[in-house]
Amino acid sequence: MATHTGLDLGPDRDLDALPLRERKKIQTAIRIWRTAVGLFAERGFDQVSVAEIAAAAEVSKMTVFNYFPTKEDLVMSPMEQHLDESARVVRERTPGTSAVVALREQYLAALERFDPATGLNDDRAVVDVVRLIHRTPTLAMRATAGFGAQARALLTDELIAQDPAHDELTAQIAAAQLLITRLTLTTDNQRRMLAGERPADVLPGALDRARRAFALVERGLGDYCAGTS
Amino acid sequence: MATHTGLDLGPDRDLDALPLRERKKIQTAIRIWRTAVGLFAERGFDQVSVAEIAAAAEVSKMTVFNYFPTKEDLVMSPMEQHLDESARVVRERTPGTSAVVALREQYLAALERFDPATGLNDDRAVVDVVRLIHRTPTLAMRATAGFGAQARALLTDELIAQDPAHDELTAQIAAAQLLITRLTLTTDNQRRMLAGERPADVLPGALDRARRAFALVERGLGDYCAGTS
DNA sequence: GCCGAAGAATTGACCAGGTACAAAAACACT
DNA sequence: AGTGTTTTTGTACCTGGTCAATTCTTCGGC
Repeated sequence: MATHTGLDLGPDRDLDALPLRERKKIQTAIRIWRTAVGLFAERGFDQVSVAEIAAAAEVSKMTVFNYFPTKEDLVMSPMEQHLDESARVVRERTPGTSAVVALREQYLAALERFDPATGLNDDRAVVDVVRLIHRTPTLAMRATAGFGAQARALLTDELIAQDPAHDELTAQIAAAQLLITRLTLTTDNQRRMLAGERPADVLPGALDRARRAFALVERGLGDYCAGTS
Repeated sequence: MATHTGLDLGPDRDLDALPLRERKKIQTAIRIWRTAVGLFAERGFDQVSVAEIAAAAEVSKMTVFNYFPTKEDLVMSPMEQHLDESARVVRERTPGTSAVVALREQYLAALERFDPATGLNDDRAVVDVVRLIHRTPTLAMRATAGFGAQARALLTDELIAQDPAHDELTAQIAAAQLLITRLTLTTDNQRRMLAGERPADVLPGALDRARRAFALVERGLGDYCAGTS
């Protein structure tokens, strides 16, 4: 169904155009996912057992684990489709553009189209999932960590490949700084959505904040917080 | 016992100077911890059950959970005593010093005394724990995430308190960049220890890398990876 | 058009981490 | 010694996650 949440259970397809088996598979996957998120949003992540989800989706517990390796994946897997995006942006940037500029421009563009990956989106399903993640410690942890681990590795590799002159540690730090900046901006936007603000109203400020944040990465913190400002 | 691993089960105390009850408590806590880490180092985190640890430490399973809330805490809790360190460094820095400089100097000093928190330490117990964390996905995740979450919050609050002129988002990004830089440096040092290098040999390079890394935060990435270098 | 085989989806039985609770043991204080 | 408090323990149980077997769908041969 490829909703705005980023739920891509397999690439986008016309459901009617493929073998019965595949269709059923996708249907049950979606049914399970919807059921789970619905129950979670209603009563909290820890207050809903997998058995309960299975029952509500009219499936056995095992089947749930077949489609989603862990309970957390029921919430997180849609968001983790985009882990390689930053690496791709750097790889495919127009030559002569710095990594910072490439990622900044891409993020600004994503903001302007209200991409859920920027946090600047108030679709019901998206906000439900975001709220869930913020409310559940283990999910919050996974959101930041799974991110940190994999995305950083990808971007680091990309930076090394692009610019073998610099050493690996520099690439790691650059990747980490860029990604954590992006994450911080996104989290900030998500917080505003949870507070009930409207994306269109937030957009100008979000663009401004993003520009300043990337500038911070580009030019450094300087003597930030030196007390002499 | 307050070993180099950072295991502070309660503040440092002379064991003989306090009531029998407390002494026993500390002794069993240490016994459980040692047993667990020994078994983990030998056979891997997932291959050892807590029931087994309990048996080997001559204690009931319940008691293990009494001292360490979760299985992960058996490995991680000693390292998480120092989460507020960065915030403290910023709070107690000499006036007029920027946050970057304060944290850099503190990190350099920690390196020179081979503080395990810098990764530059090859004590048997320390390396065992580090290897364990690197080998076990869930532990690695918790190491980076628990870090990211709590330490960042603390440092952010500190930066805001110190410099109310700047907005909160800037403080968040600054905190995140500083901490992730520190973490990246530490991870790099840990990798070298795991590869068998000696702390004394690594120290000069580690100091240099740390200086360059913090310079990167201070002055920014600039047009890093622009291809025109 | 029917049947059997291959292979997937699904399942029920099982293991390990973690919690709740009450009983028992060990300690401290008088 | 005796009593009250804290720690430890045993038991029972719940939940997330894994494994071998069972059932069902699809496809090729007759």
